[in-house]
Amino acid sequence: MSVILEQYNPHDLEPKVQDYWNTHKTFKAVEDSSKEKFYCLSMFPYPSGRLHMGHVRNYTIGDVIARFQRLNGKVVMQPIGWDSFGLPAENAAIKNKSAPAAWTYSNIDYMKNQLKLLGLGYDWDREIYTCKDEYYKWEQWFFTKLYEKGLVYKKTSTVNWCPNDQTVLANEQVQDGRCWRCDAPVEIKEIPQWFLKITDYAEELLSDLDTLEGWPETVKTMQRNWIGKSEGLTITFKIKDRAETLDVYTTRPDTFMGVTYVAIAALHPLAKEMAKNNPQLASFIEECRNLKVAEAEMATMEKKGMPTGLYAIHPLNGRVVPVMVANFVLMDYGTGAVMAVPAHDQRDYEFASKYGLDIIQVIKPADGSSCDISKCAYTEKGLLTNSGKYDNLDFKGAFDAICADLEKTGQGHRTINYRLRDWGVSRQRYWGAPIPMITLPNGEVIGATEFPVKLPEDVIMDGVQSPIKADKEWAKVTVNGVEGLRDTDTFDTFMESSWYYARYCCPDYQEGMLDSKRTDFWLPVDQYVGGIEHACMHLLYARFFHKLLRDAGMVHCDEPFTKLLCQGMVLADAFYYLDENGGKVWVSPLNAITTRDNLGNITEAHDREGHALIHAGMTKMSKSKNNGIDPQAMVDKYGADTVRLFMMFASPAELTLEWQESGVEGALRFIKRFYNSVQNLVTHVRPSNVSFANLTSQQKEIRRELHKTIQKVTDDIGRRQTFNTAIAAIMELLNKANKLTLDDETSVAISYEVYDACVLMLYPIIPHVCFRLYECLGHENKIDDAKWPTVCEDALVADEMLIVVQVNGKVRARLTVAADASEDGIKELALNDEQVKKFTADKTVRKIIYVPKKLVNIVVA
RNA sequence: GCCCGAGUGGUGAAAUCGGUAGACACAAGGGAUUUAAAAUCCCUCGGAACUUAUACUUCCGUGCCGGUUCGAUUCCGGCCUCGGGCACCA
Repeated sequence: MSVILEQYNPHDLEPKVQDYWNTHKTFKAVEDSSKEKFYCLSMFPYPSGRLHMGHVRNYTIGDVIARFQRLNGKVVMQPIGWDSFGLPAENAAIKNKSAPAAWTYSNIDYMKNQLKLLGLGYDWDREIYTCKDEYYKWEQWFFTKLYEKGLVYKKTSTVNWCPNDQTVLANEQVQDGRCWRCDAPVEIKEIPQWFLKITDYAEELLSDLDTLEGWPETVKTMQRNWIGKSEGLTITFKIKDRAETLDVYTTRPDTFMGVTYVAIAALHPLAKEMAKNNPQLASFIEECRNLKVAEAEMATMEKKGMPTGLYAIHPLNGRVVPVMVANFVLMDYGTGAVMAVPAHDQRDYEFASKYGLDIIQVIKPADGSSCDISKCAYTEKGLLTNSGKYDNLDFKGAFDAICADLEKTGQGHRTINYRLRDWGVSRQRYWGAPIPMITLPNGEVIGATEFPVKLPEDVIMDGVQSPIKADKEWAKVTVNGVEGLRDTDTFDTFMESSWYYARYCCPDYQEGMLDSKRTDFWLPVDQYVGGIEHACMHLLYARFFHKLLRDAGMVHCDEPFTKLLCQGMVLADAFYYLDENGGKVWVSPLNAITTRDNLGNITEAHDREGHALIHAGMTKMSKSKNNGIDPQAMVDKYGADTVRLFMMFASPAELTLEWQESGVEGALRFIKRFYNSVQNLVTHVRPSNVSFANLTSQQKEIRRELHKTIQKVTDDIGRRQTFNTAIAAIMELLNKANKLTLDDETSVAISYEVYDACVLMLYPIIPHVCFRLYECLGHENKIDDAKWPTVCEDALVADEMLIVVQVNGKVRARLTVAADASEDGIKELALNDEQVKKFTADKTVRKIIYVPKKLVNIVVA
């Protein structure tokens, strides 16, 4: 008699299961204070058009964690939304001569559908679009409150300017110093912009990092360095024959007596003034504008400078030193002026050598060794020399003494400085939330009084000017009978992404920005998942915003994200051939037909048209290299569960993932095997009341493996977040369990125990399959409401254990001993082992190291 | 340039607190089944030496150089290569 078993068919199964979830609103999150809550959040997508593998990876990780927590009895909220303001929509609109809004909404519709095919357990009722006024109006309102509090201010700041298009350019729109559209060289331009005083919170943002135990150490280190707290001295230099003074900040006041020049920014008011009567200086300043506003640019460019003709007077030794204009000093940072000690700073050293400025050594090595500053600067801390009364002081002694002397004359004081700069939120673009500020005829600037300050969506983009700037009527507003003008800039899109996690708790709330009753229930976010590229900016802005919300009484915790997971990028093979002009034509890896040698290396590749292809290795999936793998094509071909399994198994979440279709096929094979095993098992009736008291050694071993696996998988998913090893452990267990023949009731019962547990443990990763298999195993409830398997301690007890025996750290034997063997007994067994004796025979045993239940190391000489 | 990571077989990786390097997979090779193929199942699989032997055993091996330790993929110092970020891409 042969039984026809149910076959695995994801294309039939997945829509049915998804339908069930939709109609039953399985993942609707309802506040229930009788249960522990778990708020699981993945960084929301920018609606670029199509989902890419990076999204799939991000959301699969989030979904695995959410479903795991659900089976562990928590009430889980997993929301999703759209970070839908931003630059790409404007570019697309210009290209298509349409409106950014229409493009954005149609992308969202498309991508939403793609997300649904992946079987992600979202509460769709909480969906947020940041480009809708019902969302951004609260952000505008809040901004005016911050203005009233004095946390918002306006100042002049620099942007990239294309003089040809008469428009501001984003950093990514500047390529090799030129405008990406018209190729004109860009310039730095100064315009007034709004800033949020994040520096007021620098200390708290820094110190609270210590409380974030659930964050990766690497992200915390990056944020610490980004905030960049330092202790130093602010020193005031008088300028010879002038009333102005120059303030500089230094973290090395011990080198102060070695100052040989002062450098100021090209945009410094003094530089501008001196340029009036100095055409050479004026043209140099002009040249300095020919630059992109980016720190990397600043740090790698050729350092140039020119004397201003001014001289600064050293406050302590009276030395008259030249004031130089230097292209590496930025007006935006600090005071726009720096002191230079060429002998003890490499950049100053190179600059001084280039322009023939003095190099005076004032620090010598503390250990009395000599140092040579004829080739490069000596940058270590040491003892002072050539510094008059400060000679032979160490760093701290010199710091204190010089500080005290400068304080006496009011020319210096101790300062704590942060590298962190205030957050500039003005963007001279259209597709963003309008900045809700109004300038009155008397020059007074006030916050808007009515919200939203609505962005018109029905516009045409011409590519040069923002439609709300082009439309002169838009800015006009009447406040208390007085005509005012609105700000026509929009917010940095990091504003929207800085508080969306809080709004998810109460997306429908009409009476205010946040409904504390609900935010208090859900916040903080228990698990946040997203890319490491957001380590400094988004994650710092969101932390800052959270503290602003807290200080406004809207939330009642100090940090927004308790636990953070940063996933790695997704890579794929890239192939190209050279066209007749020698240009690279990139061919999708899906269209590359490869042959491999015995070792599996690609020896030859060609495409369907017969072009010989060059393999460029594994690189980040990108449009430019045409190696993006469309998630939807993969779901269509293999089903969502296979794609999810491959992504979670192929590498640990934090590392890069290499997309290999053969690996995807392997994932599919595993699911099929698993599915068939369960179908085969359920042809045997589930036995009831089977005792596990008298098991064969194989049965005992399998039960022990099962419960060890439950222990490991629970820890791997719940604590370590190493999903790949959790899956590997389950595979290992199943490989062993499948050796059990189902010819007696006890074996069938153990097999049911194994498969019940594995279906539950795999549910977070391959939920559709497990949804069905749970039914097949005869359970009456749905798996979505089932309970995570528990460890049976009795099953874990082993009779024997394996002891590794080393001689001088090298493995020489492995001993299987009784589980209760004594240390002395084990040592004796080890010493008497034939293999071990070979290495100890003519030597003296110096000591024996014993690691309980693991290892013996015999040290001989 | 600065900050933060990563580097282990043909490949993706594992080794959780300094204690058996290569679990689990992929690819490859061999075999079973099949008229045949696909699918499935089983076996082998870091390098070298020794050997009738693919057994046994020994030596080498975790990017490179050095150090600490009874013992280092793991800790420390110095490099190299690749990736992420550097404030207007998100």
